[in-house]
Amino acid sequence: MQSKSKVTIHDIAEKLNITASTVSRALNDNPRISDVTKKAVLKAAKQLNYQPNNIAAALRNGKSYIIGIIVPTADRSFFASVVRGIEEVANKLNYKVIISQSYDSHEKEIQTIDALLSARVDGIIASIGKNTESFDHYKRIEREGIPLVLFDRTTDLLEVSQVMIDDYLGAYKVVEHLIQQGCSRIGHFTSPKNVSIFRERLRGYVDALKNYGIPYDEELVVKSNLQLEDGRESMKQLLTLRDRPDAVFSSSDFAAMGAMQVLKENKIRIPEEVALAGFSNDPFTSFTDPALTTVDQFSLTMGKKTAEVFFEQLRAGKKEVVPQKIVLKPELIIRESSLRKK
Amino acid sequence: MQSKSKVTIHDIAEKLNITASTVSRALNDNPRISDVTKKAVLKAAKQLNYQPNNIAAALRNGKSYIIGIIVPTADRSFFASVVRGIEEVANKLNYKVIISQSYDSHEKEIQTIDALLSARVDGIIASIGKNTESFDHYKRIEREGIPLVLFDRTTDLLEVSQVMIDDYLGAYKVVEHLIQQGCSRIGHFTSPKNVSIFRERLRGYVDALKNYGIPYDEELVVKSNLQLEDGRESMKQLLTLRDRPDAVFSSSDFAAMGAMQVLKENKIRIPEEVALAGFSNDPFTSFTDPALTTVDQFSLTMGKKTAEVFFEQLRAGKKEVVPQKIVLKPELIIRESSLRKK
DNA sequence: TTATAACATGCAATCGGTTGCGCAATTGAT
DNA sequence: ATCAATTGCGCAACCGATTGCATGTTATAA
Repeated sequence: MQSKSKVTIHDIAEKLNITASTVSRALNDNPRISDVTKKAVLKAAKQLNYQPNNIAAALRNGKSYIIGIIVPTADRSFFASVVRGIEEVANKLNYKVIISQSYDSHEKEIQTIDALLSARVDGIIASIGKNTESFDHYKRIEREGIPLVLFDRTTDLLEVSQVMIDDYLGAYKVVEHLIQQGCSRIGHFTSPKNVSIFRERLRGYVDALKNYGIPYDEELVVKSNLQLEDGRESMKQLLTLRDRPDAVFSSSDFAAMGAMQVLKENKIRIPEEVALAGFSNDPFTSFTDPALTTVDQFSLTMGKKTAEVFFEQLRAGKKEVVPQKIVLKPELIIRESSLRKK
Repeated sequence: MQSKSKVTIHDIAEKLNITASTVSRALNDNPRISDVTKKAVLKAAKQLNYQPNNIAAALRNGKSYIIGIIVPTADRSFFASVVRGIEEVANKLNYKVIISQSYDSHEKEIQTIDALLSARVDGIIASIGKNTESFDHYKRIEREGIPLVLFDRTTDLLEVSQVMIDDYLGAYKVVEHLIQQGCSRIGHFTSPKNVSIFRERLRGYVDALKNYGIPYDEELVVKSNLQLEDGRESMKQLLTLRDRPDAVFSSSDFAAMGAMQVLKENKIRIPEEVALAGFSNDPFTSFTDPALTTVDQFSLTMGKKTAEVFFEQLRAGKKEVVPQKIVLKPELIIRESSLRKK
């Protein structure tokens, strides 16, 4: 078989005794080409098993029909879902998606942006890493004149569109719920990093306490990296307090799970003695015993919405697009870990 | 700022009064260029904020430095981890990765392959969808002369390299373990689809029973799509048997979880009355109560290994590469759900 | 019948790097 | 001092598709 790849429009042209220009126009359904010719071209293309070379087209057009996605890590349920949502929308529009992971490293984030720009992606969708404090590398994206849309972990230091959930509201609802369940000494796990989502959740926690006349106690707020092990440590720390908490709201489901383990190991009943709530509605939360109260972030929807905003902006092109800020409403998922009154 | 993107090697050449050829060679560290010139070029490149256009290079070289990955779905923990592993290796080699989802649809799988080929990826790594029965679309990849490597859900109907775990062995170990725990009437959840991994696990189940002199009972093998809800239904079905099972080995962690829920709802003690085991070591399995016994598939390792095999093949190029079949050893993770003897 | 419009296709440049070949200049050996 | 070897760089074609402009042909109008 001579089909060693590489059948080009020139081969089709030669076969039909016409020029590559005509073939190109025929394949693109250009009205200036007769139907007869078009049909002949299509037929020849099938016969020769022609495969368009998007790279050549991309070079000529300056569009690659590929968009880049940057996430801290691709195997975390939340990000995986968002990516899936983006991909669904992108595919429908005939765009492909390149996924890169920043591993929450500032350095890697810069490299990744470099790589994507060199790959000539038509735009970038990103969620900022935990350790990113300056945003010059993101500004390079704007300078290249291609759209940038941020989701979830965003920043107001960049004038770009953002899609996120209302972390403040989500946290507020959780704490309000815990209070309504009769809890009055509520612990909180948060991150030491200056990341907006954790700041907002902390703010929601503080405001909810305030609005219900519950004093804020710094002792009850524990900072960590919010992984499972961190949650275990944080919980142990809270248990050493003379005045123990009767509830814990963790900014992460994993840390909440760690807390649950420690509580169970200490034979402390959940939710009777300590009510528990996480954040993110990671799939595992419904499988724990007791099932974990948490906040759903509608990750798939966020992905789709982000993609929509992105493509809207892509279509708009140069015309100064006004950055939009889309804030999705989170949903409190009440499960057994916090349900005292049945 | 005139940096409206598009600084090319020609701009650098002009600035230095040399030609684009020299700039190109300098940037690629070609030995035929003097160090003086190289330094000047690098300096000018920084100054002008030059961003190489990989698309142009890709067109000329016939390599895009992008590889395509096809997975049924990107947000399942297992696939997300494999992808992560592949990406780590790829990035180290300066390759980018395009992720496409087939959603287990034969049709979508074909479209996806089309799209990737058009994007001129340098090769494809894939896991076959559940509903794929013919493989002509995969053969097109070989015909294009680019490498194809399959992982996990593979087939012997294609002469390509494959990386998988020993599903047979994993299943055998699980069942052997259950038997050693004193179980003798062991149910099994499997898929009706003709997918190798499920076939192999079933085979392991059957052989283990046989080797330990336990009769095979068709009634105990339930076929379903293996999702959570399916697991619930399957468990309910098994509970209607006059002679109930004293253990269940599910080919999926999710279905095992469904079974666990039903058992708990029926106040049937795990593992005392019914021992339970899943397959995949999905992150949630360590969070259930009791924690679920399962089989680890080393997804990250599988991803890395797959990428290694892939790049090995990519480097080999045309030279008839002999397809390798790499079978990783799975690990039985024994947890409370099956541990009767403590 | 002739001028004009409408139509179908060809020509050639272009996108931005890459590379085989060639030429000039410098170096070294005899 | 002479010739070959080495070094450093330019020329121009090329990768494959796209597109403004030109050309040739046929149909319509005057």
